[in-house]
Amino acid sequence: MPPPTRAIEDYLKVIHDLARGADRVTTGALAERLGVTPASATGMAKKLAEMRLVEHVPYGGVVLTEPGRRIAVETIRHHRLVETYLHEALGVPWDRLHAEAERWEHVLSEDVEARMDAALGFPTHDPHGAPIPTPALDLTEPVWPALGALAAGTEGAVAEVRDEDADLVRAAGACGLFPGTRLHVEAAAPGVRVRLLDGPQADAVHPVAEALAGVVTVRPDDG
Amino acid sequence: MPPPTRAIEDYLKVIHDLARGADRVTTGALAERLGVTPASATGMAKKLAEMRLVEHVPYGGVVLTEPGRRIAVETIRHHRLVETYLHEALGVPWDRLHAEAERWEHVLSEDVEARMDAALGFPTHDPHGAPIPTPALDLTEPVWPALGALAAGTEGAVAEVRDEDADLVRAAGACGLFPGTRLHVEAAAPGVRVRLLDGPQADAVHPVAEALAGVVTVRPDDG
DNA sequence: TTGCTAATTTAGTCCAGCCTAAACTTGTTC
DNA sequence: GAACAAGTTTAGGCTGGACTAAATTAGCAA
Repeated sequence: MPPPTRAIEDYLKVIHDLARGADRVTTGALAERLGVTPASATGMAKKLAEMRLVEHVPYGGVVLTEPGRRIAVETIRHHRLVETYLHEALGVPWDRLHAEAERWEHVLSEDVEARMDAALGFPTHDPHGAPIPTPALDLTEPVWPALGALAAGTEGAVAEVRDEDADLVRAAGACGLFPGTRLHVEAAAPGVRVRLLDGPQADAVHPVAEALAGVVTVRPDDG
Repeated sequence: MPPPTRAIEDYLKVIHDLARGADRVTTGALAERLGVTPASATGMAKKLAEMRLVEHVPYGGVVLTEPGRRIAVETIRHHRLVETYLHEALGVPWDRLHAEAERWEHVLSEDVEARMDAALGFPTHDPHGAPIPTPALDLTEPVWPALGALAAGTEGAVAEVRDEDADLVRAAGACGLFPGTRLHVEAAAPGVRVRLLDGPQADAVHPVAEALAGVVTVRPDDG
């Protein structure tokens, strides 16, 4: 097996990510997420299938095999460790982490990965609240509801702020919505409003734009 | 102008490096250093010339233009800063720095570059003794004689240990030959022997293999 | 069932970078 | 000055990964 290329790592990572919830990942979704034409995604899907990294049923989407999953999770581990490192050790601001990590994830050796991990004290979550896979490539990503899907009156804590869109990440920060921030849903979608229950903006009430409410997930209090 | 590719950055960096001393860099030397066939190097030389990053006279070698020099020096700055950072902040051993930095140099943003620089206290030299270009891309690389070219009886301090060959870097470390180490040349080439004048191995006498004596440069004492 | 639309795949190109093999300098030696 | 070896360049091809345009298929409505 030749070492996976950058493009292959990117495809596998995105397939893993889009598979959260859904079990079939369409080539169209892949193409959109990667900023590539559907034809290109189909071409890569065929190649990945030949390499036994995915199973591809024509017109039926794509599923990771175990070898494919391992490469995907390894790449995700790199991405999230690098984000954490850049944030903690170098103070790179929240909204730029993703773009940096997108490039770094492909050049991280096992050795440096381990050193960053140790320097950070073996963190379990990245600065956006996403779980960091273990060195053995175990990864369970709980599926929490998006803020936009919660009923008025719900209380809970921010679980994750999805990091792909830098503008939304910055907006979340401006509203005080960080992983762990406790909040109360004052008004449900459309026209979400939340009251923060802790953090420097405790008791502030913020309207939350629809796009933002879609990338913030919340772990509701037991009830 | 499209952003320079990895290959272009590598070629320009190596051209800059091989130009130390010589003024013309042959495509053959380029090819050898990059592990590529002469035909490939010629092809890239033509492309770089079209982009006005080098001047190329057929059968006469290649010279950097000012835009080409800036890209080369920027890449060298990345390389040497990353080496320094990996060594100081993450404890990556001396002989692995080069290989890591070869990949990292191409993904470092200006922002992270500046943060690393500040975190290190704006170092002027990397762990191998090579000068780090300034943010304004000033770089003067003094040309010191190789250890193998010194007469018996010479005293001086190690200026630089060239980092391309990991085995030689490790060998230099085993002999206590680090940048700044003061030494006395007991016997000249062939069959170099040096006595260390400071460091943990002070007064030790080491034979120095010819290959090693070629990658260690020395700043002789004034006299 | 028959059509229609939207999604997907095929077919054919292109570009970057590398390769091998063959042709061409250049500089040196007789 | 002619011939040769070493170094360099051209010619032509291959692979990875993208693209456009033209088929194809799935899923749904009439």
